[in-house]
Amino acid sequence: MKEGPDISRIGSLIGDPGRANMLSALMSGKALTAGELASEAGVLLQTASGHLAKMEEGGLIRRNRQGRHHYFVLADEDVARVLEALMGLAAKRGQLRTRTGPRDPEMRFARVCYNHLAGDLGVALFDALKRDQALMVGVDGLELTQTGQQQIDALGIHVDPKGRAPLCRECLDWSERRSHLAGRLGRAILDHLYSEGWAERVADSRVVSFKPKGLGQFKAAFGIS
Amino acid sequence: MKEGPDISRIGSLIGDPGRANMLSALMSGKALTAGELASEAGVLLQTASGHLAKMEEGGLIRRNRQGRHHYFVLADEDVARVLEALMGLAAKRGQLRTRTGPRDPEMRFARVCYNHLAGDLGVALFDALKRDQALMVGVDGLELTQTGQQQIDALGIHVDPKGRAPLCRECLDWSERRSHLAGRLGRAILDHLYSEGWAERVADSRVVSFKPKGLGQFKAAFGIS
DNA sequence: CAAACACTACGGCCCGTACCGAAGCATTAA
DNA sequence: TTAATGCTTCGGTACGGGCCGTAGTGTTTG
Repeated sequence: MKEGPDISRIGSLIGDPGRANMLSALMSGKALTAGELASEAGVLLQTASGHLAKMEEGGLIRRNRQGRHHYFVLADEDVARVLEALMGLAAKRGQLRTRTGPRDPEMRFARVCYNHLAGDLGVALFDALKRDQALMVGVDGLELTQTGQQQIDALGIHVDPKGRAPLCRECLDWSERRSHLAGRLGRAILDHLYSEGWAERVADSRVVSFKPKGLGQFKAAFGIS
Repeated sequence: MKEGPDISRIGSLIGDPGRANMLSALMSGKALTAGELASEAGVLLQTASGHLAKMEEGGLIRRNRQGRHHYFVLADEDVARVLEALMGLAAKRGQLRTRTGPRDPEMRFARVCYNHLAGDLGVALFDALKRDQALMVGVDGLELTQTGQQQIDALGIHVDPKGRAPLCRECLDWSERRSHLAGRLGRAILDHLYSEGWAERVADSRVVSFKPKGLGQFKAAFGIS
């Protein structure tokens, strides 16, 4: 038969543990160098270089040369969503790492998913926006309502009204197994968390660390209980 | 580092071309025997048997023994959604099969996605339901409104109001790159197409073949232009 | 009962590829 | 210019896994 697109190429790219670790690290949304990704994968630089070339060729990641450093990022949000969905399957199948990460609970509470907020708080944010009718389903997918626009304006969150990427998008959260908010709005809200000082990134991790006061302010801003 | 679930196991399962072909075939929602899947993958039965054991072990497929036949199906809808999402990535990356399938246009027009309708018509159906406010976003995801319930009641579509699987769910369509309807409601509507004789399955394919009259009736029923 | 059928299990071959050592480029620092 | 850094490329090794031939198990048919 052989109908439809060929998924085996992408599958085999993700199928190597080293490359999978690199991709997981890139889910932090940060641009990482080949060296950093090599240590992430637990291989020497030469080996990592080969992996990265393959993933670039396969369209999973993009490369930015800056001086003698090569910075890598995920190619686009579509890749991030597929990875998050795969993590959902893997988690459900109980294929957690034998040595579960030390920051696992923090990851589940709040983490970065490419460029937006995920985890318990990410899902709670999404639920609150839907509850307040800030988001509604239009023909072209999820749309920001006038109410929602007013809400984020009031908070001082600025999101470019135009742009090629979708404004709102759902992304299935692997730890909660429910959707959180992605798209340009999702990115803008995460940026806001940082710029307001409510939260900050944890080095070498996808974890988003909320400050006690910041967590309260965040919850109050969006009406999260 | 090594945070989060291990996606490499699932990736490597999908990464083999033979196994990927088997999974694509299972996206038709039909239960296929080991022999059928072997010819699908282009390998001998012994080889296919090994692949199937691995995919069963990995939780991607389930097995039903009936007499001397072993029937295989995708493990659940989550697997189907990940596969469809992967196809979306692969199609976008231009990694279509070198020898594009003979029924490619028909696949893009109307096909089965595990147990619901996908392709051009699938997306149009989803859009029409949203336009008519038959579906709306609730806190727990997509919900069937009272209007929507009346609409499908009037059409004689029966969907079990309770059930563990979600009633409505979005599924990203690989050919249209937009969502279509999945979940128990999506399944019920596809079943309705068959039972009303509006369309029928094409053997050995995911293609849904509409009869001329049936296509008109389907479009009229849901207000698709 | 034997024969045909559908599939699984085992063993050996072989190709693909991950891995690392060594060497080569490019960029930055001294 | 020389040295150090970050990365790529090449070459060779080794291991894993896909593949098929053969054999074995369970089921249906005659």
